[in-house]
Amino acid sequence: MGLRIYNSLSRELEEFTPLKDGHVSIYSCGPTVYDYIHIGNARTALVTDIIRRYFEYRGYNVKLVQNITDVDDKIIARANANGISPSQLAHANSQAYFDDTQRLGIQPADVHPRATEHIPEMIELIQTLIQKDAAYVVDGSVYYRVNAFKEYGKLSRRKPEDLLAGARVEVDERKEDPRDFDLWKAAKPGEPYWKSPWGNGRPGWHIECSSMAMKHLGETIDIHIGGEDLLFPHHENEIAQSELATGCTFARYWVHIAFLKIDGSRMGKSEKNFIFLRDALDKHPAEVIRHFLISAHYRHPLDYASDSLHTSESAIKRLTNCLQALKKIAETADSTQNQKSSDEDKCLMAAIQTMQTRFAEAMDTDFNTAQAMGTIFSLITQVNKSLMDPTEVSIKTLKKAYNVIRETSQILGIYSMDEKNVEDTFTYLKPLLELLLEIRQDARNKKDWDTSDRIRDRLKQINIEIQDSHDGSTWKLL
RNA sequence: GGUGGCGUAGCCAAGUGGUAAGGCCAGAGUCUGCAAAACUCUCAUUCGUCGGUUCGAUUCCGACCGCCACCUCCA
Repeated sequence: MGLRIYNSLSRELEEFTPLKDGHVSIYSCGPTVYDYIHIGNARTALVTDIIRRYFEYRGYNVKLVQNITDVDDKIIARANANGISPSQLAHANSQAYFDDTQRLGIQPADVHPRATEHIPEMIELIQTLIQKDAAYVVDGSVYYRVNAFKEYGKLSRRKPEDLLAGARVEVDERKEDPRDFDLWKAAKPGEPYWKSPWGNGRPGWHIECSSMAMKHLGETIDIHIGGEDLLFPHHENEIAQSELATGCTFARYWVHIAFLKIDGSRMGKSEKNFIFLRDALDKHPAEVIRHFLISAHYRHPLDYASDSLHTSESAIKRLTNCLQALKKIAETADSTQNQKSSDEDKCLMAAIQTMQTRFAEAMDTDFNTAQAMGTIFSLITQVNKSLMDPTEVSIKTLKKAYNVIRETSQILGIYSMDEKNVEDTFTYLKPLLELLLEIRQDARNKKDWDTSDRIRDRLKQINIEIQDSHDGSTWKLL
């Protein structure tokens, strides 16, 4: 059974077959950089990251493109409020975006195109649409003529009459049809603008994704990812623009990520109920936040509660403890020695194999991270049981368990001990050593030299040196 | 008004036409001089309500109740 993806276009789970054998092209709708991202935004970025990692794990050559929207109404408004230029604001926040996402363990995309660096491509695409009679100019603005695209609504399954019945469609007299949308917006005084055949102005929101996706990935891309709120109108409009211009399918699989909720409702910037990712990262390790964000399937809403991250923290601790125990054995023991063929050993080996199969099945079924994590934790229980009496299992089997758990955890990004830097280790070590020194001081006070020396000697073996002086003991790493 | 989704133990959350993964919490235990930590075990005859289809439904169908989202910028 191959990899299956739920395609929002067909509303069905579909077998994934790439356009080009062994390659996957992915376009992900990135942030509008008028502020820091919150953990709800991070969910989409994280799911994208895991989808990419899993494709790579399965041997695909992945090209991921994620745009940065660096000019729009909100950026202009925020920049004005802060007394800086829109480009300064966009620059600072896009840098913050990279900082925050990398702290969460998200690898940068292969290309991060910016809207303001693709104005010529957008103008060209708009001109094509005008030539095809799919767009019209009014007072320096250009609108897309929705009626020109027969399949309009195929993604969101909205009928024209449904849209018009909705009370929230604002009627712009200049539009031929209320559903028509901006391709190019004529500049208002004081706004940033670019020169165009229709006068000074700036691009509409949807056109940037069409232009940049096609420029960097070609006229047809494999997978287009975004938050579920983008399905309409953003993605519907992208399809309309792109497919009418090229005559090709724009994206073959549409992946939409459900919202992160907080206290039962959507976490959103306009709702002002968000938590910045960077604030969460200041309080919790990246693996903990990742664990929480992928503890539900990406198409289901996930509710953030005050102790959600504490729950994840405990779970991650369980994972880490098991891996550390295994690592110790894997690194110190000689696997050629202990050759067991006990029932215990066979049982553990079977559990490892079962887990590998189930993990792959879970991820192959529309990237079911919640189920995939379940398989990891099931194996952990098995391993811990074996570890209670390690003489009954072979080192080889334990090493296998270590490698399998580590590898799968790293696909999900919930284990990164290998990447921890010295400073992190130092932070863990410090209180531990202080405690040791305290105990040792007690022993010394009782003239328990046996204990005192043992502590000093053993620490020396792991390259930690204790030095005694009149006013207490100190330690240092050698 | 239109469209889509959800309702599974104290909490979070997978999943399936054949009788419920996993995590957290809690209880019991192992270990320990005592704690802590760690580990082990236990923890839903039941999947919003009521009907229907079926040998059998939590899973399919219908109705109802409750919640959420999109239709306006939002991941």
